[in-house]
Amino acid sequence: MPPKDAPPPSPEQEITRSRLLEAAGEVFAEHGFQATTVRDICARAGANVAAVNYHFRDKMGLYDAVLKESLCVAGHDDVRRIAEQSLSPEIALRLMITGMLTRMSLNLLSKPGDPASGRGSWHVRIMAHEMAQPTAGLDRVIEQVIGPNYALMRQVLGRLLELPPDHETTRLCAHSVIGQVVHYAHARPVISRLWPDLNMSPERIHQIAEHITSFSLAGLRALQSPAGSSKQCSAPNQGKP
Amino acid sequence: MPPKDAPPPSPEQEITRSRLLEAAGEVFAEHGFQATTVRDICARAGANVAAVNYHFRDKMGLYDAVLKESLCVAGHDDVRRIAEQSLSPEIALRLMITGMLTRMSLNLLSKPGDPASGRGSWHVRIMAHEMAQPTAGLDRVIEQVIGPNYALMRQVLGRLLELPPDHETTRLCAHSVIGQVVHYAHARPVISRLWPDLNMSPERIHQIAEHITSFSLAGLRALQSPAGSSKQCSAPNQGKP
Amino acid sequence: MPPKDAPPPSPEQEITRSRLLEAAGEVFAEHGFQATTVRDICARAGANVAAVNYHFRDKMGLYDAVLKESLCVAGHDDVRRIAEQSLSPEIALRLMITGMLTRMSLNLLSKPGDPASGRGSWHVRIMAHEMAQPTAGLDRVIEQVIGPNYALMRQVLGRLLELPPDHETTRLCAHSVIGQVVHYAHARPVISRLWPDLNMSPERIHQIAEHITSFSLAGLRALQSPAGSSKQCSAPNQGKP
Amino acid sequence: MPPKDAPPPSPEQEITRSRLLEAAGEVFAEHGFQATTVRDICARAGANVAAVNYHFRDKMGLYDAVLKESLCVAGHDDVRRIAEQSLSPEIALRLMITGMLTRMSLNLLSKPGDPASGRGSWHVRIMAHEMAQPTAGLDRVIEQVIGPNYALMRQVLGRLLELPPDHETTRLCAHSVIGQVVHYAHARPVISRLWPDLNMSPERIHQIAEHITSFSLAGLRALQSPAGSSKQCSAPNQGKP
DNA sequence: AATGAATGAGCCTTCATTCAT
DNA sequence: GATGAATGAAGGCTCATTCAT
Repeated sequence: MPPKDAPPPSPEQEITRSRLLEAAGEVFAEHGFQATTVRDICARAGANVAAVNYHFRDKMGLYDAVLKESLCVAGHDDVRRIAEQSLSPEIALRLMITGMLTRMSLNLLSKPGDPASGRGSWHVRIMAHEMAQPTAGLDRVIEQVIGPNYALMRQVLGRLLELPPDHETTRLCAHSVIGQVVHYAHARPVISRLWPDLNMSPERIHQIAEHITSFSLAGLRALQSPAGSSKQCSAPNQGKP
Repeated sequence: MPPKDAPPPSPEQEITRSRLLEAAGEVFAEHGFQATTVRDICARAGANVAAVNYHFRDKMGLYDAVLKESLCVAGHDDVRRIAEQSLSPEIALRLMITGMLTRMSLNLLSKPGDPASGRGSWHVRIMAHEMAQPTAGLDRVIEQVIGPNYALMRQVLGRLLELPPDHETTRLCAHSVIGQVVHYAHARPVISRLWPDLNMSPERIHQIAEHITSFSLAGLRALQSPAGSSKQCSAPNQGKP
Repeated sequence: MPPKDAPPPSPEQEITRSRLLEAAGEVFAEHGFQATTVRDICARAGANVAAVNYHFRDKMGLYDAVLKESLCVAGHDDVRRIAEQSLSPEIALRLMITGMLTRMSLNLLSKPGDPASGRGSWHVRIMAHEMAQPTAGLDRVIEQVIGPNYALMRQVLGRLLELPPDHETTRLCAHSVIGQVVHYAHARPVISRLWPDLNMSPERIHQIAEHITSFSLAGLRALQSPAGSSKQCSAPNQGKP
Repeated sequence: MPPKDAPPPSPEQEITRSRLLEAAGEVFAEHGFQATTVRDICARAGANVAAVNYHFRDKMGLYDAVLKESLCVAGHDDVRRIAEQSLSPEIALRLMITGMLTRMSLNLLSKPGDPASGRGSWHVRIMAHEMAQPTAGLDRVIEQVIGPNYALMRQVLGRLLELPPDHETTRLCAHSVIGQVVHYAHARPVISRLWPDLNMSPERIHQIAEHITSFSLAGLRALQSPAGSSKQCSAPNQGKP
């Protein structure tokens, strides 16, 4: 087992390790943890059947590694900017929605057989499998990625609603916003059948993001505490500049 | 294979068949198609190991049968009333949201070990698995259940938006509404971790339905064609130009 | 898994089960638990590779079954007669020694490749493996066979020594007697090389049994409590000088 | 393979070789040849996985080397003194029994995790494994260690019995003595369960040695040729009729 | 009609060994 | 000279499926 603690970062031919990781990402995304066979992964990576056990100890160890790498990909570029309250909550919300949708959709563009189509992709599809059948890895993802994002979303919405982030209404609104976004990922097999013309081009992604943003902002304003009702009606629309 | 086309409608001990179906529903819902073992199903049904192959030819045959039965259960009680335009679109929307959420949540309430908790349940969780890894059966479900529901929803929203049901804006709104609802089912493993206090009691379901309804109605009104802008403030919709 | 609780004793074709047991006995005796492969057993039994898992759940389950059957073979025919004090302790001791040696030697006569040579045999050789590397099964054997035999032996020796059965001297003597006997089984690979002419014919077994009996009786008499010294000569103390 | 015939006696880092040997001794003693993994040995020795193959060509090569070294350790300190007939046979016998038991018990005292507890130990336990499943190495051990000891024992007993060393009675007596001694090693897993209070402290070892000695001396005297019967009391020998 | 026994493919994993560096 | 990476052969076990009864 090489990864004792990995003080030597990596000599050279750990190319195998990365190829294994990449292949594993594809296959896990396609079939989920259970249905994925180590043999398939190794075949795609051009490695021996025992390579997984050597580099990752386990099939589960490999899955963990894939998930861990996936976490980095699920980056939070503008988290800083959003968390700081320098941005108006409307702008922050648009930023978050656009970011989530973009990251997810980019991943969804990956086509089977064309692994390079979505670089570091598959993490959304893996999450879909985790929804259907949670794994020990899910907890880590929630802790490191989803949880913080959820908290950030509630903070932004709380500012909009003038309610604390953990207020029930804030939570419901957070789920409303997030639900709209992730729907395009989770229900993809259904949506692609119900709306065949919907191709997730960048323009389309932008359109959807704008729709969700305005749709949600309107919904949020309707829930604002009456005290702040004066703030709306005038409501300078925040259409894309 | 006895029931080739079932000229004798059913002798008597085809009670086994139904018990098999019921057990299969539970197990498939819990583990998905792949991860489910025929032995588990047969054990729960108190049937022989070969019973599945005898009655349904295949593990897949059993899955198909489960899905087919699931369709009937996914009833559309008020479809008639909604489709007829006797109801105002606002009321119709509330009815649909409440219905979807109720059906889903009732199913989600089913607890392992207590199969009767969600009678004829599991169909939502099976759908979650289908999302992660579509099966041939998904097309049938879409065709017979989801598609009609989607069309109905678009019809109702179209009336609200004063737009045709297949207008892009109508579709986006339909996805916004549906996304909010199904989110509570599809993302259940995550939500239950992010919001542990959320128990899907009937009261809670009602609260969520009300929230989604008012949230969506506000969002919809903001997108209404400018002709109806008098109903709201200035809010020039920023739908696609 | 058939052996639910086995109320129906066995239909008919559980011939496979017994053939599996027999083959397992041979192979386990030859190679020990670890080094034995299920495939080898199944091949010898003319059964499928999965037969072991079907009938015995586990490789370990099969081993347990073999051990359990071995216990019955390790019969204690005259236990009753010996335990009842109707026999003089000298006779009882001779009986026990002869019995142990006979049972063990019969088993030792089984030759590889000739499985019928020692019917229900191999149990001694399995014990040899257990000595080298104890298994969970050893405890059961000790509890059910060895322990009672040990107690019986100590009872007989106690009567001879006029000491309680759990006196240290009684225990040491028991180990002396048992050690002499089992040596012919445990050290067989060595003995057969050191004394090639020693073939375990029935006559030879009788000779050895007689030798151990008289050798041990003399040793025991020398340790008898001084009160009974009239039975022996001066009884030179055997303490360290 | 560096040490083809070792013209350079040893560079310096052949410290690895000895550490490998030592670790191998422990592990082989604990698990036997088959069940021992090269990885375990190398890990304990702090060496590379390929070290065994490099230094000893084979896992079997390492085992051979361990056995060979074990021979030297199984020293025969007082062999000279015993072989010379300067000692009375009674004393010689006591010496041999004590020596055998001490060497064996010292080894048995070695505790897992404390490799230094029995310095150069494990050779007895390896022998136990060899009893269960002889290896090519056993012949060498017999030839170099056990055989000479056996001959020496028969010589001493022959003097006691006034019979030639290769007389059947002498051999039987030798096995009786040896059987008693090695029993404490070979049947250790059983004995430790049947007699939990028996801890092999030096005092206990001394007690056992004394017991075996006096027990055996009495047995031997009873078998002495009648010509020497004057040395003992009446001693109605119960030799074979 | 319906079952218990049996099957063979295949999966994950481990192990001793080799090879390029 | 010596090591980390990689290999391929098994091994135990599970599973969906079939067959004789």
